Amino acid sequence: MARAGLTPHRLALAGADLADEVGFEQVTASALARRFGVKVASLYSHVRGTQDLRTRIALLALEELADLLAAALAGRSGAAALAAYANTYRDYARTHPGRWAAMQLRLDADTAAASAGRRHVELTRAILRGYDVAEADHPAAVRLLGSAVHGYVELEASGGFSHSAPDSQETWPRVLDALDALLRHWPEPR
Amino acid sequence: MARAGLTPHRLALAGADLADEVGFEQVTASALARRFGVKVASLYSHVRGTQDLRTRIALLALEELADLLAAALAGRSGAAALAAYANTYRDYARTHPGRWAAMQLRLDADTAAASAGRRHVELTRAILRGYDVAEADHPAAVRLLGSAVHGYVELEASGGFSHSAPDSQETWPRVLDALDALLRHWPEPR
DNA sequence: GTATGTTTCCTAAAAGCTTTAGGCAGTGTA
DNA sequence: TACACTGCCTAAAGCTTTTAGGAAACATAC
Repeated sequence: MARAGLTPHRLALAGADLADEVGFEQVTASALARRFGVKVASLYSHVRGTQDLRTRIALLALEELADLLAAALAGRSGAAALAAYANTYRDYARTHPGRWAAMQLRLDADTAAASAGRRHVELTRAILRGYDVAEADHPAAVRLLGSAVHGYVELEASGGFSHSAPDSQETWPRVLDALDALLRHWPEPR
Repeated sequence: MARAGLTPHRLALAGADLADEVGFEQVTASALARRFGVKVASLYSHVRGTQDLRTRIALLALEELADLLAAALAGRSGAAALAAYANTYRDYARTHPGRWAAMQLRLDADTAAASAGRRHVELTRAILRGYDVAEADHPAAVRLLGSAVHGYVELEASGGFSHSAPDSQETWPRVLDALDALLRHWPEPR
């Protein structure tokens, strides 16, 4: 019996692809074993279980998106950087719905700390370099920016915008404009 | 054998409570049947299955939150309305983690259209009445506002802010300030 | 090239969840 | 009281998860 060449990483990768095809909810140890032409129990040598598998997919997606964001931000600043960041984020969610859903998984504290989460924060912070926001306000600005982009993409993905005019596509540039304006005129603390 | 008095609504309600206690992922037909002291198959007279049950919990949560938001917005405008809205949103997610998780469920188009989603849009739009945002920009402003608040609460819930200083509690008021400032000085279209 | 040890995948099995089908007992109505 | 109806039941098939232990493939040392 020839070996299938399973590794935790390959399982996560195949799981991510499976998620994009059939939905993150459908990613199970069984489904993945089927895809590899392997018995379910075999996966348990590489992965602790379905939960572990899903977590690995989430971490993989976080890394992938961080890589894309880093590439998008390179050589850009100000509104261009903001747009590149936000569009990359949104495109990733649209082209990889399963991976995006995986990213919404609640990670426990240790796992989250070991994730690419910090890179995401750093990348978001990099946008602020093109604006005149006081250092002390960076945390709040980073979180607002991250929240707004993440929230828009998430609401769009879960169908929140799909049943009211105008199309989500139309409001997106205006939202980016508004965020740009907010960063250009960041308010003084009250 | 005395009847347990099951109805779709009571199942959704109990399911929501169960979700808050043990997590939305753990809400299954079996678990709910146990809670009612009833055999699993009995639920199938009232609910089409586990998926249907989860959907009903999500719809219930959307209604509940809409009610709370409506109450919070009553008699307030401007920054006070914005703060009341956002704090209600955030408090709901913190006190009802299972219901909040349920709300993140991807609803199919028809279900979403029949949900309290429209009420949420209307309530968000009500905040704009206290600001001078052009009618044409309301959709974008509503979506930005909704995205930012939703995104912040979601990232907070999924642990995105928990491993970097400062505490999420501290940046929240600054984020609200910034959103208030943005609405007060909403940018002209470029 | 053979012996040894380790890894990889296997079979087997227990346990739980989901869902359908059909039956009997409470409950309300003529 | 007879009736139908509803609500919960038992039974059963099929799937997923997970653990335990075995056998074949692979790597390494002699």
